[in-house]
Amino acid sequence: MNSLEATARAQEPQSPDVTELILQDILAGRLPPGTWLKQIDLERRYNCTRPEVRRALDRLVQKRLVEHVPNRGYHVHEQDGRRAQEVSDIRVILEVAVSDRIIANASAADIANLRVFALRFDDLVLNGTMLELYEANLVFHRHLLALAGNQELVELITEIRQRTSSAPVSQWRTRARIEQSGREHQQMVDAIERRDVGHLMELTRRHILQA
Amino acid sequence: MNSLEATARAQEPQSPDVTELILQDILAGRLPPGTWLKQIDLERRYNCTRPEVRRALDRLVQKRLVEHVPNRGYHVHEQDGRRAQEVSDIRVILEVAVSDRIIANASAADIANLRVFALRFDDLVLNGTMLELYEANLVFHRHLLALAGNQELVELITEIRQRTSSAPVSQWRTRARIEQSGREHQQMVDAIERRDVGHLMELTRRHILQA
DNA sequence: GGTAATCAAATTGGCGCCAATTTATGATCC
DNA sequence: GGATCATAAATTGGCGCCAATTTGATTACC
Repeated sequence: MNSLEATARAQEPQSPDVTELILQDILAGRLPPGTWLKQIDLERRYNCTRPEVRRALDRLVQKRLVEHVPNRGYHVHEQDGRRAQEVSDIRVILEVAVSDRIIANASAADIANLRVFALRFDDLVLNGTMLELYEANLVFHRHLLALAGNQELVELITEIRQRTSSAPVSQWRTRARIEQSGREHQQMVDAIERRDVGHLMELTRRHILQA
Repeated sequence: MNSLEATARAQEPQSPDVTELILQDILAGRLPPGTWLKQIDLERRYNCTRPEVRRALDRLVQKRLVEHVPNRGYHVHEQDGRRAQEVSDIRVILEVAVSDRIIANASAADIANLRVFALRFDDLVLNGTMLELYEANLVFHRHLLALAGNQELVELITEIRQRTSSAPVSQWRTRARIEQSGREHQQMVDAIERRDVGHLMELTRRHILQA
């Protein structure tokens, strides 16, 4: 009956940040869209106090990951197809637009770094959890974007990615698709090394839209 | 000594939302960058309770408008030149990129609407406060962007605009610059009516960068 | 037997108190 | 006379209690 209790983990001595913990669980799919987040359950699950839970819930509402119904409670935001589409749309515009800057700024060391992150993703396809994979993917894209020389852009895209993908696990449906993503990462780094702006733009566009 | 007490307003019977009130005061320049936001002062100023103040402060920290120093307090975020530059940069990329969609979707009624909002801005240049002007400008740009058919994009740009401009008043330094902005609004609507994508893109770019 | 109203259990959410930390003040010592 | 240390005031921030609202169940009624 109570899905929260069922997934309860071993009590950790000190909680780093409750907001982050709940966020991780939503992203990992352990708290599926629609789940009601009762304060008492969260209190016990993360071994924290009532005000901490409330602050975390309020922050997640601000992030649009959780919905609040007055006097009813908080529940994980339902996946919105339109919104996901629109966010992808925004990502394509931004990331394609800065392709030339990425290529202009990328040093040999930067390219080597990107290869490391791309390889790490490929490695986790075989030996890793979905959440690890998701985060490795995020790291690769963050470092790629950082080369554009606009820190705000990196933060912004990181934010809107979380905003929609309530259960990022469901994004990559098949293993074939995941492996394809890994190959595309490699191809993007290749394009950067060849200083081929046009190809990087096209790769980026396809990579985001089919994710 | 206490700038908050000095600006204290008449007590309103019921506070709609404290977060919004503080936000307005920061945007209006009544709480300049660097100001320390003591909880007791805010409590009295907005005639609300301690937890309400704390929730509002936490939300404003999430919005990056207020900075939090543990065990020291909260203060209005200092204007960051680099960040403002980066946000303008992002705006240019996005708004220029959707110029074609705006023109494709704009009906005669939409164009008439935009003219109304542009005229309202011009009117407030003469008979209006800085805050009213700021909001009229926001309304024009929101409706313009809405024509691109991407609701998330509208919300996103509204968010990042607030995020940087701690004191939007200081954005338009001279009256000449404000009047120029008004003329540019008109020119943008003209370009839409003429279905001149290239011109709208160039106007948009210049309008944002010199703001 | 089904439906509606009433009552009890549970949950949300507002509010204030008190401890911990920091800052300002004043006294003492060099 | 200036600097340093100790003390007191002020501010932050954690925590729990209790009222208001809602949900679910039991009972009475049609």
